Amino acid sequence: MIEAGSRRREIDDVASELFHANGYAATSVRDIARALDIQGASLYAHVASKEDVLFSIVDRAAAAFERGADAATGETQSADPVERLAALVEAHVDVVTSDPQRASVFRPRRFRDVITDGIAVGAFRASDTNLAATFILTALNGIATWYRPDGRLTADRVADHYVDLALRSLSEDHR
Amino acid sequence: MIEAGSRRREIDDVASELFHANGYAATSVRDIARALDIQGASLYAHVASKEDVLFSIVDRAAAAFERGADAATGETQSADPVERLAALVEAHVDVVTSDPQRASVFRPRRFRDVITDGIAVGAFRASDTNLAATFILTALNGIATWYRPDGRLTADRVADHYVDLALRSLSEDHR
DNA sequence: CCTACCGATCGGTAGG
DNA sequence: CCTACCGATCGGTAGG
Repeated sequence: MIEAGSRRREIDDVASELFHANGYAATSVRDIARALDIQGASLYAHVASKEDVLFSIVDRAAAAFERGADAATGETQSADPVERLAALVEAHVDVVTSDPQRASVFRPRRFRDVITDGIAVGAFRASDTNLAATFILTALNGIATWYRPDGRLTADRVADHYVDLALRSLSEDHR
Repeated sequence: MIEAGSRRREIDDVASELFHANGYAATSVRDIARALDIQGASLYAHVASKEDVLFSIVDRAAAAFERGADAATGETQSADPVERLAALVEAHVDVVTSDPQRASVFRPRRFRDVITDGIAVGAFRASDTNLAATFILTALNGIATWYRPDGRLTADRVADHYVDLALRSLSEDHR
């Protein structure tokens, strides 16, 4: 067997792009097939259903995010909250820009934990930890709505700026 | 004539809710009609097309936002950028929480202008004005995805916290 | 606002 | 992976 399952990956990749660009409902099975230069019905040789494709994509995105967050927090395990939050933001931007899926794939707990830790050691200030985490996360997830790989900013540049903005939104003072 | 055009408003209201909840493509003309207890085809006595309904909704949301922003900037016309941005954030939270439409209805220019002014007078700092405006705006638009009128936070409280977070994300220093 | 209907397209199956 | 097809549903029209 040569590259077992690689066709299935291609289907997921293509479908992910189309779902993101046009939405799940507005993307037909035939749209996906056309992008792969096969007939619509031929897709069913590889997938059970259209929903099956969506689940597979979401699973993959969630796993990628978890890996990114694990790596980010692992790399800077005992570092201060400032660096940990920066790592989390970078990981999130990376996932969102490289696999621009539904923004609903976010894990608020990690952000909340870092912010809580940062407040405890006096590195951050926030009058509502949950809201602060949500503020930052929705801004990050919003990247998926406007980011274009061929745009004026690279994902790395976006990450740099967003790390800065996020950190300052939690800074001690704004005067 | 009694309440001329009120049926059309009902259609817009119902469609707005359905589009927001399920997306435009996933909402059928018959879904809209069912919510009004009429036949699908009967909708066409009031509207020209499904797209026509969408345009009408977006127009209305945009107008509401413009009014909110105008009122906000008008109230504090000659004030410093800090207060103007605060007013803009408050207006945006108000619109987003009271008319939770598509988040795509945003006017980045106003935010960009205020940030530019703030930088000019030394009230704000941002290494990329456009990105800073986007960061704040996407966080604001994200409110529509989680805000519930019966939730733990009132729209006013959300506005207060978001004003604070936004201002600090543009603050002079984060150390 | 209704009934009755149109052509097009949908997700999916049969059989090869 | 193909051709050929299915029932269901889509947005929209005709005529009242």
